[in-house]
Amino acid sequence: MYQKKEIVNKLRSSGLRPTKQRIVIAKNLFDRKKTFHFTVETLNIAIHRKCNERISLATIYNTVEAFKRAGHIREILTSNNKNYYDTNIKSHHHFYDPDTKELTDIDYQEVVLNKIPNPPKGKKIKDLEVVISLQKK
Amino acid sequence: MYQKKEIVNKLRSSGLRPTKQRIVIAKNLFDRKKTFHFTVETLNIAIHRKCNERISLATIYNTVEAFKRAGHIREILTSNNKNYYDTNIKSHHHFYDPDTKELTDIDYQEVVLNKIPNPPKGKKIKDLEVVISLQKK
DNA sequence: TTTGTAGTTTATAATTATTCTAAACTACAA
DNA sequence: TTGTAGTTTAGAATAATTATAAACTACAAA
Repeated sequence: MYQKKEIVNKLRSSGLRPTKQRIVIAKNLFDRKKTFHFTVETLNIAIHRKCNERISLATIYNTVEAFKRAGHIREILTSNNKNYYDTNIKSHHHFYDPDTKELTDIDYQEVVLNKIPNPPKGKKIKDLEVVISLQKK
Repeated sequence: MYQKKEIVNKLRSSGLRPTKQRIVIAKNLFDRKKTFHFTVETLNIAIHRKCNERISLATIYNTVEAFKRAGHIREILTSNNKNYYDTNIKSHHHFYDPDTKELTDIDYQEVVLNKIPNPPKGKKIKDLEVVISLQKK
């Protein structure tokens, strides 16, 4: 269970003022048993369900972007044309079901790579993600 | 070099009438030395550069969708919020440069996987894609 | 404390990508 | 030829996101 203090520290440590709105959003994102795969829309709905004070959509967009830049959440690769985020920032992989457009985490140890290519000149590898697309048997 | 005949056959074999527009689009997509990573926007620009007769944007959207369903092109996973396609339909992987939003093909043999998880019940693996995100050294 | 200010929130407008609509057009089978 | 289902098209509609600019607020310094 996340204390308010921890959230405030998390925000402060990444140079973000701990405003009322950011604290509500952070609590919603990080105070969960399982990691959360979300879009701005689903996050917005989750917030509205839990608390009665309304947070502007623009703020949710701003905050999600700020959290992303701070490394508190990460953007997920999809073939949707909306931004998809994940509160699990550890390197990990996903199953993707194109029928339901649902993502499921795959633990990092579940995938073992034996060989990966060298990055192009001047670049280094930031992250490696495996997406396993599914279909009905 | 693709002959018009081949393109007509390709279209016919997937139940698509070989219209003037589809032939122009197919030529643009498939008559290339390297595989083509594109969005509807970049395809539209490429078509306008090459030929003087204008094809409606709606037709390009329709055709890209039809080609995708027919398996002539595939959709690429990105963190952009626009649809990204690839004329390389063989299973393969990508480098992704978030700075330039550019994708580069990685040959399938360049990545070797030792262990992959079992798919969830009732599902089988349709495809496995590795995306290696890059950053400046 | 108060106060100045940079950072933040907000409603709303603007933009961008995509899909829908319905009328005109066309490939092609009969 | 001709009927019709399939296709194209311009433009409207929708959806997701970003920009704008005014009001608000956290907080450092006086």
